[in-house]
Amino acid sequence: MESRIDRIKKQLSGASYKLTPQREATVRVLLENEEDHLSAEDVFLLVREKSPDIGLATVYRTLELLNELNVVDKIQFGDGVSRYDLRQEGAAHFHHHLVCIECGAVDEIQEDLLEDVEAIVEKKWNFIIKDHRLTFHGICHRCQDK
Amino acid sequence: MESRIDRIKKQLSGASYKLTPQREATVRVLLENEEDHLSAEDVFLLVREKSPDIGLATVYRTLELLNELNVVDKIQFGDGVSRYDLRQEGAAHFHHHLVCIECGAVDEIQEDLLEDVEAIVEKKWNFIIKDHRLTFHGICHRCQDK
DNA sequence: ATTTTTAATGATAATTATTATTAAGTGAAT
DNA sequence: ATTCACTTAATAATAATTATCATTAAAAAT
Ligand SMILES: [Mn+2]
Ligand SMILES: [Mn+2]
Ligand SMILES: [Zn+2]
Ligand SMILES: [Zn+2]
Repeated sequence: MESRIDRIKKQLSGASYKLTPQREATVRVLLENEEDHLSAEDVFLLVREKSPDIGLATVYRTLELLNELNVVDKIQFGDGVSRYDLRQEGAAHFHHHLVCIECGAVDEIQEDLLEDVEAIVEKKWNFIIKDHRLTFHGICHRCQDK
Repeated sequence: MESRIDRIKKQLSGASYKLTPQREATVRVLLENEEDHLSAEDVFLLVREKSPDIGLATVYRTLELLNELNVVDKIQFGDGVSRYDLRQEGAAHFHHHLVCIECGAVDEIQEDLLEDVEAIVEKKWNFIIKDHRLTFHGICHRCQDK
């Protein structure tokens, strides 16, 4: 955890940004809720528990900054808010998601699975792929059991 | 074109909705701009050229309705607005997109390409896939030539 | 044909997410 | 100590979407 923060600090300073207390608090919330898909408002409320004086706009700015540095990925599942997802360290591409249309749960797929598809797309459409977003909509294993 | 509208009309009446003049005007705009990815505002401005009295809320309601009936798919590319995309007739799944990070162009991939990936996901994650969203971000062929 | 009911619309207000502005604070470098 | 770039909190502004509601059009019942 601490080492993870250290590495993010290095990423920031490498781009000549500082890990301010507010930014650190935001990163900690993201790390402590890595399995979730928090909106800016969610992050704000959680950060505020430990750092009551932080402003919402600061959280937005921090998330924006972390997104630029590829520390977090920003994603929209279609419910009107952007959500922020820590990228696995060293991952070249964003991971995939399973969105349940019954219960709304969002599960993750860390495997890439797209190598073959991307090879075809790069060749046939002459498109240089830098990243991707893949979401499956359907029925999660929990809702199938019901 | 007319037959396409007829079939959409049948889909509407099958769900006991009517193809009102406003709805028809909206559908026509979508058909005439099938290759684009229009926002609600875009659609509104185009519909208004022919039907000057239509209200913005009606366009939103119509797009929402068409989305429910799977006539259009709603997608967010991350620029803050929802865009509406006609689904190919008979297509089981939404098609894919290539978003250029240089020029912003959005190209389409109508081939599915995901059969194998989906078979793995359904089995390994025990998830019943109903639909998907796949977007590649990268450099389009036009920007590579520059 | 007339009345009654229902569905759909347009105008506009309200809400919500996000971004921009401003004035003040901070801390390293001179 | 002073300067300077960066960062912050508070607040205002903007933009997309949704909700409300009076009005109209269409359908159903009489
Ligand atoms: Mn995730
Ligand atoms: Mn498309
Ligand atoms: Zn579920
Ligand atoms: Zn391009």
